[in-house]
Amino acid sequence: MTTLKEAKASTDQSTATSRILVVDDENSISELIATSLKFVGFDVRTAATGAAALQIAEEFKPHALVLDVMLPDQNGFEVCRQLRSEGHNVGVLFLTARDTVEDKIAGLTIGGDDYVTKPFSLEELVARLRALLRRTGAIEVAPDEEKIRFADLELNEATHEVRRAGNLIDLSPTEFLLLRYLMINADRVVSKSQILDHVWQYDFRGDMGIVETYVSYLRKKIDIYDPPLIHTIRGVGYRLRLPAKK
Amino acid sequence: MTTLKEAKASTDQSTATSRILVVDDENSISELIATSLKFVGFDVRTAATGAAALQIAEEFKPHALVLDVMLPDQNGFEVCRQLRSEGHNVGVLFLTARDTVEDKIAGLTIGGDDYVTKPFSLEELVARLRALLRRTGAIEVAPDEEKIRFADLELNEATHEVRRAGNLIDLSPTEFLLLRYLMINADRVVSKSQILDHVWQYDFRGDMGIVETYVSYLRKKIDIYDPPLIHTIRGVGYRLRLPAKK
DNA sequence: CCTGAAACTGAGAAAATGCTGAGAAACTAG
DNA sequence: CTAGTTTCTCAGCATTTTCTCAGTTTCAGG
Repeated sequence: MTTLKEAKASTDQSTATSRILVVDDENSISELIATSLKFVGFDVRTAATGAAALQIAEEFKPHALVLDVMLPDQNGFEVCRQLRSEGHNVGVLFLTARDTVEDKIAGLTIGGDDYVTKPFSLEELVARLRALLRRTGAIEVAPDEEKIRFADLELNEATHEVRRAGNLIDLSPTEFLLLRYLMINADRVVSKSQILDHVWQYDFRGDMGIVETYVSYLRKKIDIYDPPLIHTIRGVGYRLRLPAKK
Repeated sequence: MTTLKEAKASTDQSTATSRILVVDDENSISELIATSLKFVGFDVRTAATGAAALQIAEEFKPHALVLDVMLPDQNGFEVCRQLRSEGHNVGVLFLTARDTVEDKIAGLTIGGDDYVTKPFSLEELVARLRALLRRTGAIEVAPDEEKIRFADLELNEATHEVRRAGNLIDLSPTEFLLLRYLMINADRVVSKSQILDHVWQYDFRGDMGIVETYVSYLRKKIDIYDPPLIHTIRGVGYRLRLPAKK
């Protein structure tokens, strides 16, 4: 059984060395992404145009790109093509507007590349990026590490299965993302606004009551078993932990 | 970007590292194919002209070629002929435009060669290429690897036969490819866009509703038997699996 | 033990997602 | 050319999921 410390260490370690280049002309977006990726341990640079991206890639040698398909000077595919023809073997995570979809996107995920439609949630972006790095061999991941564990909780990213004490638990997509976020931050306190920022799409304009609602849903599904794992830290946030040790 | 790790990650087990030379003057096409083949574990080089192809083949010694029949400097058959006359014993997978006369190709393809018409689906291309390598003896394939199995489902690549619990099931070409893709990724969740990218032709511009329709067709043919194997993970994708344990 | 703020939760409206049948369009084999 | 497949679009229906809201409970500080 993987302990909490191990789980945390593994997720942190696996990303520690990867260099990511974020390319988006909207400054607020690239900042948002960059900050978030830095926080989880990536080495990040940003660029606002395709030309700049190519230039930076030259010396930065990123392991992966987060690349908006719509850039001021040229489109993302073109940037990607040029990079590859220059011998940069990088995986690319494309960002696309929801209405741009289906039109040009088909055929993107073939090479191990992937795409995320705006607006996305940071949790989703990071999860996809990790999966991409794993596929492209940029980071070492043992096969069974597709599972995140905490106590008798087990979350499998490949099969999307969640089990507690071996019992299969059925979660909606948002519940799944929320639990995943809590598990990644196991034993740490996460505030409701942190949760909102990571689990919900970045343009969500509701209040934090939704987080309480979903925590409630989650508890009814995973904390009907003993001991309860999701704990409220009043006035601060939530924390996934085993019963107090001392 | 080309490592064994990828091959493992892609869940395609049977791919030994064969060298493939892709020859097409349209850069986007050769990129697409190259990326895709690298992803499933091949060692790939590209060339844009017949002359370049001959030159690269000299030192690269490919096990097989993916060769557009229409090249700027000379036609694909000519390239093929020259290669062979120089003693290169390689299988060739020709790429042809849809309007090209089939008889002509059939006549010109010798031995274990094969052809695929543009636009093709990547699943199809890879499957054909594997079959070709197998025939020309470039890779070792245990006889039982011609069949993919999952539970009481059996899919034979060579004969295109599909059986469930021994019963022969008649599938249309697209249904076959879809089932094959699901079986290759057995037990993992595959999203509708992943399916679209791999099973449908690369220029398909419709929406993902088509995937739902074909999943529905497949279910009516293979899941009339118990237990059902195709499961929907709402908001995520599909997954081929045996009944959940508990 | 009181009290106000914070958190919990059930109910239900609104939105999204997925399934399927019907039928049009494209293709294939005689 | 015709008949039968196969592919693809679409729209109605059934669920599931998301989100809001308000009444209730919990909690910490006085």
